[in-house]
This record gives sequence, structure tokens and C-alpha cells, in this order.
Amino acid sequence: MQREYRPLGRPRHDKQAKPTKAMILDVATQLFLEQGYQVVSMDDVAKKCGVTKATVYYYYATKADLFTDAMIQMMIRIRKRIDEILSAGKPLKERLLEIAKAHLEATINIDLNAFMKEPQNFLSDEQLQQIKETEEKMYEVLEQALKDAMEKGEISQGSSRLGAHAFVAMLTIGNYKDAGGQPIFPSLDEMAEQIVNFYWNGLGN
Amino acid sequence: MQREYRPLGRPRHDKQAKPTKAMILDVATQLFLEQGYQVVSMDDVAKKCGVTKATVYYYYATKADLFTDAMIQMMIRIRKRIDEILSAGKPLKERLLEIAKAHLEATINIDLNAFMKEPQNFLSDEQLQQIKETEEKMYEVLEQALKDAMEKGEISQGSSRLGAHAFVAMLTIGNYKDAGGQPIFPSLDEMAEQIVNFYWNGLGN
Amino acid sequence: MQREYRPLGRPRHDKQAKPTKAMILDVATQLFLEQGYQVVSMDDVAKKCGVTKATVYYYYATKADLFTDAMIQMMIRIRKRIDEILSAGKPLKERLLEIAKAHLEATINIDLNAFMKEPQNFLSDEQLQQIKETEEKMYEVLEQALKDAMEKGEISQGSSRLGAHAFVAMLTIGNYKDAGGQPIFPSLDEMAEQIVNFYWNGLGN
Amino acid sequence: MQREYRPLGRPRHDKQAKPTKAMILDVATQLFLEQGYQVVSMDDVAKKCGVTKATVYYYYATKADLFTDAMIQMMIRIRKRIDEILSAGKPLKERLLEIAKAHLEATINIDLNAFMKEPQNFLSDEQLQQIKETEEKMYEVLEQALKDAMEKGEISQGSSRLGAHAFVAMLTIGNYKDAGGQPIFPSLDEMAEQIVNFYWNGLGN
DNA sequence: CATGAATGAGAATTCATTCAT
DNA sequence: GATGAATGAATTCTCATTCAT
Repeated sequence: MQREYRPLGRPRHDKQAKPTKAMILDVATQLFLEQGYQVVSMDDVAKKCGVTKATVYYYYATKADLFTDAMIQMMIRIRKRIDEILSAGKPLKERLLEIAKAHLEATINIDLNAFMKEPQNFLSDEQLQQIKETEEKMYEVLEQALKDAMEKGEISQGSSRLGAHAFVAMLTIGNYKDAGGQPIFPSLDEMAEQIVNFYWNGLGN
Repeated sequence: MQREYRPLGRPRHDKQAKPTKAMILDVATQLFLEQGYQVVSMDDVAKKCGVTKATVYYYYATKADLFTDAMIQMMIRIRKRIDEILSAGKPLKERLLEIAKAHLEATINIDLNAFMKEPQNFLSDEQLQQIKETEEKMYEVLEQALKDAMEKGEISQGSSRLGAHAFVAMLTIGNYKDAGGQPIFPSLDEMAEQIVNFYWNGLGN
Repeated sequence: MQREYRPLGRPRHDKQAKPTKAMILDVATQLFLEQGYQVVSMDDVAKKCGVTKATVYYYYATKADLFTDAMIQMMIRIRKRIDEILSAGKPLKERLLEIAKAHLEATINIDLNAFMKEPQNFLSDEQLQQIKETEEKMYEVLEQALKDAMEKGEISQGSSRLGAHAFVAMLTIGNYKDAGGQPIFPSLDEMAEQIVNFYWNGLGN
Repeated sequence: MQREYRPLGRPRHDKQAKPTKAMILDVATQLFLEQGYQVVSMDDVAKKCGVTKATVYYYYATKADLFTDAMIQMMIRIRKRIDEILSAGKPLKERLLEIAKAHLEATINIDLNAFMKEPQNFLSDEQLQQIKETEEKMYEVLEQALKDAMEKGEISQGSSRLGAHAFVAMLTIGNYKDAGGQPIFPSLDEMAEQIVNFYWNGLGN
């Protein structure tokens, strides 16, 4: 769409923007998250990068490879972000609130379970495994923070694993839009606060 | 391909067991839930029904129509089930536990948000709207139950809407499998109990 | 190229020419023999048939399937032709001459060994097997004729199997063109006669 | 990927063992003969040589050029081999037997006619011509030997040209494998002997 | 001498959909 | 009510070739 004139052969080195491979990965991540594995075609990715399909294949041998790499990089980024926030010395609840805000802003669909349902048939076992492992690590940083808080008596004992998953699951509420297109709370900040509050207090007070 | 095992005596006219249209809808629902919109082809549905693609088109003008109908029927069924359980006279927590058990058993991917991400581009606004409305109603029965419990003082005041969504969101934890393929709790019953407990008590007890 | 206007859907039944599937098979056989497996694309076949690629795929699920069927039908036809000629009551040499003439006219590349080298990687073992079996049968009719002639004392004892293969191998000489584009003998009839003579008498007379 | 086993001491400068161009040609010849023109990609050649595609293009401007060169070198090698064997002072039949053995061992598909069918469309007229001329010369050495033998009365008069082609054609029988994967004669030596015998005596003794 | 990065033109295959029967 | 035959538009992936370094 943008750069119209794309000559054959190696392009003159332009110290310019990101190297092609990184650009492809970024664009792909975004598209996959927005639309899902099947819907996004390699051509879509290529066009949005201003390169040809063949260039995408130059870097990623298959669509499944591209997807796998995209998911892994994304989850690593998320984990780092969470880790950063969690390592601050504040009370747990405050740190959770920050994570919630950060994620709701990122509009990232963390509903990974459902998200991975369809690609499942197209990824190799090894690819699936790699993704799963990275996902696991993402949960682990949260889990560890909960464990630490339990030890310090900041929260009561319980399954830190369940706690981590519950937190992530509840964040998906932020994606919900009703029939009128309205989210449950009008502002992201309020959404984050309400979710974390509910998560903290539970239904039964 | 042929029916293998024919019982003795005159078959009860068979009446085709289920009229073709209903069979198509059932099969489609199952396939869509299992594999996602894109992955399931009209031919897949047809073959699993033992009819031809053209027959499917005889009943459903487009794939989007079939999907829409399938989703709506499914959500109506779910709503009825929830409604049934909720109308019993037991304490709320017990009723929620029953719903949780029922849903975890049904293996239904209720991660509707993520699930609907890819079809979004293929459904008409009207279709999307219809689905959304049915979904909304599904949440409403839960919401109503929470409101009633608040009024009775069974639980403290709060956003019943958030409560309904949080409950459904937390049920998706049941779908999670770790890198080793293991769910968070080994049995569905334990899973349901732990989820409902967490939902009820919150992290901070 | 020919029929320009090709409406969607099932075409109005025209008791016309050959049914589509047969046409596809015929055209494919011709193209494969002329140009080889790789070179011929499904689109080439489709275009030459005046249908779309999708139509070809309607009848043959893969290119390998089409090729397999084409080869088998061709070899069956050849076998029948040979069989017919061989069952006449004439002296063996005369019958061989007739076969030679018929084949040189058909311009068929009977160099099956070389011809099958490249498809080999693309055909399934089963397909390869099927083709091989049909080929085998083609040789067998020749072999049987040689055996009969040996019994009658028309020719001396020897390996009928080798004799059959030698005959077919020698027919490929007819395909040869020198650097100037000239075949070894100017007319097909002379070619056939010379080949059969050589086959019959050997080099050492 | 790395060289695994490095012997002690200074390597004998290695001189790259074979200059790159020769290596490319060798590898290409082998691959083309094994798999055919279309099937072998420039990348296959490059990879098997441990260089990049661009390097192959550094030496050969097009795939057709590489193929042409490969075929020509191969036919020159074959001609030399045949020539060597033929120039010995033994009886013709013995020399032919040696050629047969040598070729059956080389597993070379000399079915050149069929083999050249597909590249035909991709080679320039000039390239085709070059190949044809080299092929012609290959046949000529055989032809000359037959002519000499006719003059000496070792064999009877006849078309030496046909004789040469018949001999080469019959050697292809050695490539045949039946449906069970078995060649016509179990050992190469027996194969060579039987073929030469048949070639010498003909069918009708 | 050799390579890394990129392209353009196909190739096989899939699939929702259409239409005459 | 159901089907068989056909299409058109995409989709994944391949490959010979080009060109700056």
C-alpha cells in the first residue's frame, strides 16, 4: 500500500526503521490477536508490512511458524511487563491494580484458551508445546507473587495457581461489549478497579 | 457408511430420527464449538450429517446464517439450564456450584469473547446483534439471581453485572491445560468447588 | 479458451460431447505424456478442457490422483491394443511388426521408466503400486505371446520376460531425433521394419 | 552443520578439495539424473554443496545453463568410458559386455529421450542443440565400433546406427523394477550378460 | 568470490456458493 | 427435499531470479 516501487533484489540498506523480520513479527502479532489465526493470511501480513508474501516466507517457513513465534514473543513481553510491575515494593493489591490497568489498556486478548482452539489443528505438537511453556511461565510470575504474599501473611493461604488463573480470567471481562456495544464499565480505570476489587473480596464479601 | 446394525422388526418409520434441519444444526454447533468458525467447512457439516453440501444450503443460505443459528440455539440451551438450576430454592452458593459443575462437564467453551473474534468479520451486523442479544440474556439470568441474593442480604451489595461476568469468566479456568496437558485440578468436581470458593471469597478472604 | 461464458452452478445438461470427467482424463493423459508430470499444471489441464481448475479438482482430489488414473487408463488401452494385434493368427514376426507400427504412430512415449522417475516422489506408494501393476500386465501379454511362440517352436527357447522388455525398449528408438532433428529412419514404416528385424535377428545375425 | 571432526595439525590448505564450480556441476548432475529437471531446485543444488543459491547463480546464469552443462559433461564422461572400453583389442561381444556392466553399475538413467522431454520447454534452442550434439557423439563411438566390426566381418552388414541405438535402448531394461520392486535379473552381471546375448542373437536366433 | 534480502509469477488446493435437475 | 456439477476467489507455499553489499 505504502512503498509502491519495490525493486527486485536486495534493497539498498536503509538504516531506517526496524529490520524486516521484526516488523513482520510485530505486524503478525497484532493481526493474529485482532482477527485470529485462520482469518489472517500471509498476504495480509505482507501487505501490511509493505513487502511481498515471499519475503514473509523468507523469514518464516510456514504460517504456523510465524504464529508460534508471534505468540511466544507476545507472551514473553507480557511476562516481562507483569514481572516489572510485580517487583515493586508496594502492597499486592496495588500491584495487581497496575497490572490490570496495563492490560486493559493494551487491548490484548488474553483469552488464550479460546484463542488457541483453532490454531491447534495447524500447529505441530512441538509448536504447541513451545507456546504452552511460554504461557506457563507467564502464569508463574503471578503465582510466585501470590505465594510471596501468602508467606508474608498479606493474603490468606490458598491455591496460588488458582489465584493466578482467576486473575487473568477476570481481566477478560474487560473485553466484553454488550448488545449495544457498551463495556461493563465506561472507563478502563474504573474497570480495572472494579475487577481487582471483586477479585480481592469475592462475591460473598 | 451404511447403517451397520439393523435391529429386527419394522423400524418405527424412523421419521429420520431427527428432521434434517435439526440434525444439521446440532452437528454444526458441535463442530463450530470444537474447531471454530473458519476451520469448519460446510462440507464438514454436510459429511458428518450424511448429506451433501447442497442440502445444507437448502436449509441455511450461508455459512454465517448456520453459525448464527447454531450459536443462538446453544446459548438459549445454556440459559435454560442455568435458569433451571437457579430457580431451585437452595442457597446461592450451592446453586452456583451446580452451575459450575454442569458447565465444566459440558466442556463447552464459554470463552465467547475470544470465540467470536474471528467470525466477527464474516457475520452481518444483524447477525452479530442477534447473537449478542442472546448472550446478553444468558448473563441476565445470572445477574438477576445475584440481585435477588443481594436484596435478601445473602450477599453484600455490589455490581451484579460484574458478578455475573466474573463467574462466567472464572469458569473458563476449567479449560486450562498446562504444558504437560494437566488441568489445574484433577477432577471436575474439585475444580468446580475451588472455583466457586474463590469466586465467593475472593483472594483477600 | 473455447467456451467463454461459463455460468456458475450446474450446467444445463447437454447430451453433447464426452462427459467432463472423461474429457479431463483424456486431456490430462495427452499433456502428461507430452510434457511430463511437473510441467503440466492442473490449470493447464483445466484450460485445455474449457473448465476451471476447481472442476478438475471436483473429479480428481489431487494432481497425483489424476496422473495415476491417466497412466493406468493409458496402459490399459495400450495393453488392449497389443492384445488385439497379438491374438490374430499370423506369424509372430508379422504381429510384432504391426504392434511396432501402431506404436510408432501413436507417438506414445513408452519410455515408462524414465517417465516415471520424477513423479515418483509425488505419488503415494499405493498409487505407484497401482501403476506398476498395470504396467506389468502390459508386459505380460507380450510375454505370453513369446511363450506361446516358443512352445510352437516358432522361436527358440529363452527368457520371454527379457524378450518382452527388449521389444518395448527398442521401440523407443523411434522417438530419437538427432542434432538435426532427423529420426533414424525417415518413415515410420521403415523404422518399424528395421527395428523388428533387428529385434528378430540380433546384431550377430 | 560445523565440521565435526577436525584432524590434528595444519590442514593441507584444503584448496577447497574441488573448486566450487566443479562441485556445483557434480552435485547438479547427480541430482538432475536422480530426480529430473523440474524437481531439482537451485536451492537443492546449493544446499547440497553447502553454499547459497546466489553462489550457484554466480557460476551459472540460469538453471537451464546449469542443466545443459551438467548433461554435456555427463555425456562426455560416458563417451570417454565407452571409448576406452571399445578401444581394447578384444572381440566386439566381449567389449559390449563390459560396457553393459559398466553402465548398469553406474545406475545412470540413459533413457535420454524421455529424460529430456520435460526440460525441452525450458532450454533454449541453442542449449538443446548443444546437448543433442554431445549425445550424438556418444552414439557415434559405438556406431564406429560396429562399423569396424562389420568391415572385419565380425558381424554381418547392417545399419550401424540402428545397432548403436538398439544397444543403448536395451541397456535401459536394467532400470526396470516390477510391481514387487524386483529387477528382471537378480544380479547386474547376469543382467548384462543376458542383455548382450539377446542383443547379439536376436529373438529368432 | 560469495551472500543475504527481496521479488514476481506461478503452483496446488480449498471452499462458500450457485444452479439445473 | 435433496443432489451433482461447476465456479471464482482466496490461500498456502515454491522457486528462479535479481541486486546491493
